[in-house]
Amino acid sequence: RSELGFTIVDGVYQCFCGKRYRYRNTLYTHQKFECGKGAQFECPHCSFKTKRKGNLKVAIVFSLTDVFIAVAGRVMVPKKTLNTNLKYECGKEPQFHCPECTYKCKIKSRMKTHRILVHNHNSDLSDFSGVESQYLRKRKSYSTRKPIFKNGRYYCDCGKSYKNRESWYPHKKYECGKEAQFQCPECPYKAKLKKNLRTHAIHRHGTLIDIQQLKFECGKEPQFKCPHCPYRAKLKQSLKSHIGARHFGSNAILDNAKAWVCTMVASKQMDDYVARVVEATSTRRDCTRIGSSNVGKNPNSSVLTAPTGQNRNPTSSITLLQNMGFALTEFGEWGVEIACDACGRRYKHRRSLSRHLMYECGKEGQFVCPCCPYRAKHNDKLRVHAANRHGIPTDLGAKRVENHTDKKQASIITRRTSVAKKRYFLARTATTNAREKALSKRTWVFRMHYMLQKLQAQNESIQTQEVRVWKRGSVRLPPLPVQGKTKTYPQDTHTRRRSSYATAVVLTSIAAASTSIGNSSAGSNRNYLRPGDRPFSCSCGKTYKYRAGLYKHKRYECGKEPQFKCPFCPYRAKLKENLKCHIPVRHPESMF
DNA sequence: TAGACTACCTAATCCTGATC
DNA sequence: GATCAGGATTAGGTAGTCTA
Repeated sequence: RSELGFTIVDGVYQCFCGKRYRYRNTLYTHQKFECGKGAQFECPHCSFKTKRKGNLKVAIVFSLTDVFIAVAGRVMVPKKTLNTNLKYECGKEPQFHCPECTYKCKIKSRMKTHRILVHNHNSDLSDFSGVESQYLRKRKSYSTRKPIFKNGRYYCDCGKSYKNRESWYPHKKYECGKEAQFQCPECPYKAKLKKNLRTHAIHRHGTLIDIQQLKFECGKEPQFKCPHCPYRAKLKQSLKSHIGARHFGSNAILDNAKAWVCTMVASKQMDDYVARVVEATSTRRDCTRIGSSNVGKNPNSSVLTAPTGQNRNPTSSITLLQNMGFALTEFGEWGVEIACDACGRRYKHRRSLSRHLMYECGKEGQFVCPCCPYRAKHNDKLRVHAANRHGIPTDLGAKRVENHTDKKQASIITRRTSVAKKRYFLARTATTNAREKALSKRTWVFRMHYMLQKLQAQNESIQTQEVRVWKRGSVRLPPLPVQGKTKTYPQDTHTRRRSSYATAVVLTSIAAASTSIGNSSAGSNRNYLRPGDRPFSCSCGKTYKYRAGLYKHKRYECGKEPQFKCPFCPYRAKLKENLKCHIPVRHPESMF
């Protein structure tokens, strides 16, 4: 057994390290490259290592060069270019600092692209190198407080961007520059986000972690306990808000606090309460607040008085009450959920129902876009729409329709909007061109096509007949120009071999070119001139670290409709695993 | 044995509702 | 209105499976 290095248990090959494999050759791979060994495949230009040869980054990124010279099936790269790339990029810290954010990069042209894409900057690129300036430090202090809103996205000062402001908060709070802090109680795994820890616990351990417990793991338990339910608050103000929202129908009075007290609903008895509500359906409730700041405010107005004039039919007060969602909770209290009597939507807070009645229920969107027919029910949605679709500053979009009845105001808005639109379209044109240029310049496919064009333009010295890269099943492959010998490859062989073979043709050519250059990095048996961050690129512009990612993208995602249909609802997923995730969540009954 | 294919796990993002 | 929290979903990375 010691000679073999494995055992066979129940027809499964088991390594002495404990790993089990169904196939002998998988065990062979494990023992040769993985078992007890570190990552053997190392990038020649950076610290990246991997245990799988196929996972090693294969990249050809020549950021500064525009010149490829192809001779006799080999790719020649100007020595100066290669040296420049190695000088500034390989193993070096980024030398170029963006003055408007904390983004750093190694290549000046990348900084230019960054400033065009992120900051809409197309000039004054002279002063962003060198050490961090006073201006940059000042800018940093600003950007740590709020996200930078550009081009319809919220940018963190670390360079990450989010479509919604809400997505920026957890990033800033838990992720940006911080270590993972949510420790799995059953294994060493740590997550930066609580939700990811919960997902991990479900998948790995089959347990459900109470996220609410995690909320208080900073060591402080909520001190203020609600007298009517198990709710606890950290701040007294929060408890007051809670009681006002959840238990407004009860005699909820905080000792020495300025709480809401409804003079008509002082009893907890159901019959009494219903009777009083019946009386109150036709008249505004008489509520007062014990306190100083908001005297006269009616805490129940959104529940009982807001529906008036909205084509509601409060004929049956009890029905109305029930439709509003009033019911005894397990704690014997009223008002846990409040329902809209028109559409039935239920809310836990009066504030939500109030918003619903004011802006949503049975109404068209009151917030109209000044540039297109779009109407939103919430001003923030219009703000996002205006920013995303028209590049209009956020304050221009958030105008309610009635505001436009004022012609003078409307003309001002229109004039400002047209200026903003002009600026936006100019910026977008510049940005789109820059983005396309930047994308096409950095993609591996583009480089290969460019190289092959050069190859075809110099027919007299090209031995290869026809090479197309990365298009499986549509190529006729040339002989592989291995150094010293020529490996012939049968034509019309299985298509799975073709892409890899075409890749091998190019890589071997480039390796030969690297050797011929005589650079310090060359001379060894290397297939890689330079590492690319994400070497596998799709023609749509997406890039991937691993070939498997590109494969999955091309087969299931790129330009294709979702193929995996849920048998229980109209949902369709592009990836099978996403459908597998959808079914237990949305159709748990189907699991039994 | 290399490489294509795929399952699993995890990270990240969008969206909505609740809370501050 | 701003901020927070969580559900649903999408997609990337790693490694197991399988085939030529």
